[in-house]
Amino acid sequence: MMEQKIDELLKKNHLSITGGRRKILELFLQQDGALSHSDIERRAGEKFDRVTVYRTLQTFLEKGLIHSIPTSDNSIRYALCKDDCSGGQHHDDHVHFICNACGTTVCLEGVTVPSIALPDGYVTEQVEMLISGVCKSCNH
Amino acid sequence: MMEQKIDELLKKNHLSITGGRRKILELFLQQDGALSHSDIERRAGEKFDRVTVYRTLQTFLEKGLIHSIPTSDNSIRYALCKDDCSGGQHHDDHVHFICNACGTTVCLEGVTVPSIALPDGYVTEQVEMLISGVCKSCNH
DNA sequence: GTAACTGCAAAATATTTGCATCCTT
DNA sequence: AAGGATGCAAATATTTTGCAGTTAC
Repeated sequence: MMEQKIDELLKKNHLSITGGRRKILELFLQQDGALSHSDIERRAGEKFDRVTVYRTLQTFLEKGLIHSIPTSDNSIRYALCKDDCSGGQHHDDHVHFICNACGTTVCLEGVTVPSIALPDGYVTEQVEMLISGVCKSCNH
Repeated sequence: MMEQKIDELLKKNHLSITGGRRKILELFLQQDGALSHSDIERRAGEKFDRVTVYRTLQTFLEKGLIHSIPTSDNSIRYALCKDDCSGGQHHDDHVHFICNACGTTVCLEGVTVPSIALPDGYVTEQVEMLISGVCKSCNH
């Protein structure tokens, strides 16, 4: 079932189905949060090359399969796009949350970014909102 | 006059006054926007070492003289804190703006981040808001 | 005078590129 | 069969660390 979903996703984005891409997509699907490059390398075991991870993430980004979440600690995380934001254009106005306790990054799909009034002359094209704090699991 | 402001800032943050720190602070004061590590290296001429820039930025961050602004393109920018957020704790809830045309990053001091309702169990500690689009100067 | 800052060298990491080979369609 | 994806080697770029010399207070 997971297999099928993976292949379907790849096909839908006009990508050929290969072992590496399957594996990386699987990692994203297996969990709710976002993954950094090193997360992926670590979790994938010694399966494949660093370089393949770079190239695969780049491809996924371009195709709009994943989006990147900038964090203040210099480590970019990537997360699956829920809706289709194909072609590299993302209009996903959802909020990202980073837990200061466990480090997990998730997309809060339900929470939408409020619209903001900018000073005269400024035009908004994209809004990125990043909240850090304590997540559900760590807040017992 | 700039000189005095610089030294004052350093003193206020319990930092000794050195040439490198003066120069880097000057760069920040000379302009409104945010600077990346490479911006600083480039603008400082061949004056001082890469390593000094790393260490100075780190120190400024810790003292709360500057804060970091994560961007989606993996390049962290730094900007002066207007109010005192000493000790590394920043509660500056202002919005950052990146111009897609000229690349300039500025802090929109006047625009405050709206409070957001998170799902049950989540606790907000800090909010980072990053808007990209077209800035005042590029939008003629 | 002492503690802290700087510059240099070098180590450790991270990212990119070229190319030959293998795999997908 | 053809184009694209992968792995390896190596070139680049980035960041960190150690240490000796210098500077600020």
